[in-house]
Amino acid sequence: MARGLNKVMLIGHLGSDPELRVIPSGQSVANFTLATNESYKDSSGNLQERTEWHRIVAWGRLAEICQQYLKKGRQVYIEGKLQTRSWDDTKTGDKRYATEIVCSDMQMLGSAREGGVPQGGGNNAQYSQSGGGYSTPSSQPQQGGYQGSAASGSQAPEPDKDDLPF
Amino acid sequence: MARGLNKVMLIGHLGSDPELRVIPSGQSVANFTLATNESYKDSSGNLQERTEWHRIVAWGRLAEICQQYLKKGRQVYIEGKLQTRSWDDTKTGDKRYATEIVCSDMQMLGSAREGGVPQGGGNNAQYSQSGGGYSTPSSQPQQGGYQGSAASGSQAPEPDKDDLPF
Amino acid sequence: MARGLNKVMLIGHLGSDPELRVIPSGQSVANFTLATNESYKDSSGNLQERTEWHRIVAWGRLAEICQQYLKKGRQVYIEGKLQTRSWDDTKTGDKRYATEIVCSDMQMLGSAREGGVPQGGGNNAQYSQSGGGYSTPSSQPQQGGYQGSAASGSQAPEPDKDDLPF
Amino acid sequence: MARGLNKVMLIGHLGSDPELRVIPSGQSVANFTLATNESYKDSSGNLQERTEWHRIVAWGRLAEICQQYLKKGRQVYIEGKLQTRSWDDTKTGDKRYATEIVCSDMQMLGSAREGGVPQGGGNNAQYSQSGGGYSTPSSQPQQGGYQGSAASGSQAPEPDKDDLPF
DNA sequence: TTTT
DNA sequence: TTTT
Repeated sequence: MARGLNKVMLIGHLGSDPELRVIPSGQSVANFTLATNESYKDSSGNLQERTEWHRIVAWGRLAEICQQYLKKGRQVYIEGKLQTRSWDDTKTGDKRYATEIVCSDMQMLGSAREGGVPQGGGNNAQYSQSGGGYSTPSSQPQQGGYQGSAASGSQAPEPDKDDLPF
Repeated sequence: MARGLNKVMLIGHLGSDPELRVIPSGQSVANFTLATNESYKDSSGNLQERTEWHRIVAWGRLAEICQQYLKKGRQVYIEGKLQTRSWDDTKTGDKRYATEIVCSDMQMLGSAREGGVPQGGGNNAQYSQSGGGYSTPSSQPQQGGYQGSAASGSQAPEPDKDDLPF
Repeated sequence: MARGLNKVMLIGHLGSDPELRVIPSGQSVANFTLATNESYKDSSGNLQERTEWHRIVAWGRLAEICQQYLKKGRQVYIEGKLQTRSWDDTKTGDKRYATEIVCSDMQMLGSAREGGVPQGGGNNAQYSQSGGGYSTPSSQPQQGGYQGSAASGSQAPEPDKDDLPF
Repeated sequence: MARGLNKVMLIGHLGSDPELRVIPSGQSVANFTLATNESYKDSSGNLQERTEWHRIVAWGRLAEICQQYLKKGRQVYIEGKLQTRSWDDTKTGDKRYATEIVCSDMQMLGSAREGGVPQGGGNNAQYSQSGGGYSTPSSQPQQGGYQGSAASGSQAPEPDKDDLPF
């Protein structure tokens, strides 16, 4: 009883704006995809890059923060746990599975000038599901400026529909 | 380019003995499942337990060590990265996905008296895919087997379709 | 503002029984040392072992659990953050520093048969400072003690000067 | 034997430019400090910020990369292990200790426009001590531009001599 | 000062 | 399918 570690830590870029839903119980849920890039040398010694796509889900207050502050292209640190949901495929009767990272901590990386800027807001949010909660500095006035400039930086992965495992 | 973090850390118990295969290229692959347990209080305040199952895959020398030293029930620490494979479901034409943890570090936890002791061997192995590699104390002779066969390709080959999730 | 990651994850064995103190504010504090072992090959190819000692500090309810369940020799997983305290060395006037891991999560590894079993109690505790908190299976009665006293301040108070490093 | 986990993961800003030395054996060593920020609410409910300073040491190729690409103020992800060195204080005869993070993986966060830009080079380096090694994209010409502009971003902590535990 |  |  009561033992086990199930931890995931990711640094990557959002492949999509977070989608926020409110489920019947009143709970907020946000979903988005995150790309982590890895480079390696292939057998010929050439530098290759592989992108791995992750499906992130956040709940409650953290869901709302993700929806408010994160945008496609933004670089973030995500901490959470693995969870595999299953359901019956009505077409085939097979059991099907989807693995997600249930987010418990999120941090925006880079500065406000970077990709994925929220409309009209400051950024640089940090949130941990447990404990301190979230806060934006109130004594630091928003300098405005980059509303609508949500340019996906060059680092931001451009998710291709056919490449996305979701 | 060249940035990103994709890390998974698990402590749990093996749900099955590792299965070792050698793929046509000569690479060894081991697969096993790992259960991580989490307890929480439900809305009525009753203690509940949830088990999450993870699909672990190890390559090369590490695969062989897993197969030799790990047994169903054994408690281990696993470090690795998330990887989602996809294939076309021939029955439906749908794209299907399976997420695995590609293991890069493994440590046996607890002592030799604990579950999952290999027949006739010592245990308490530790291995890291990168760098130092694996070693058994020299006073503890190997029971023979795969010395010298530890071919470790630079990149994981394509796992075949029979490797359905769970 | 409000960004940063400061995380430590250790698996090792206690070098000493935890020492529990109650500071004037009423907060419980537990201190113990943890050894993590690493093996490597030296330049001559001989297997060497290096032990690193860590100073762990736990607060509040977690401190009490550590004191109750952990014993010298017990294998544990520790998660926490780095904190360096400083004070003036009265002998020399120099500033001195001690780095500790402030524990936020602890898990006992291995089974009850293993080293460091508390006298007369069950074991296999897991605790996370944030969220769910700690619980023993209800069928396993507590041997009395600190129910209800689990005061857990939001911030760690100032540890006193006698807490010299090691 | 051969068991244990000693892992540190940090996201923070450099408090100083890395200093590179070559030790008599020919090995390169880089040292720098890293600030991780944490915000919390004090007992009065006011938002407080605490900065923790870490002493980072990198060896070999990674040391050279740190020296080349990192500058004061730059945001990075650091992975490594804890190591406490000790020596005898000749003034007092006391044993003294210093804890460092021996870096095994480093990633620059944010974009090239951010603080800590190397003179005349591109950035966005990633390096892991083990395995793949380091590489800069060669097919992506340097766009020049920000040489000498190593402005510490607003996020960059201004290390105060008296605050620095090193 | 731990552990194997 | 694990463990306590």
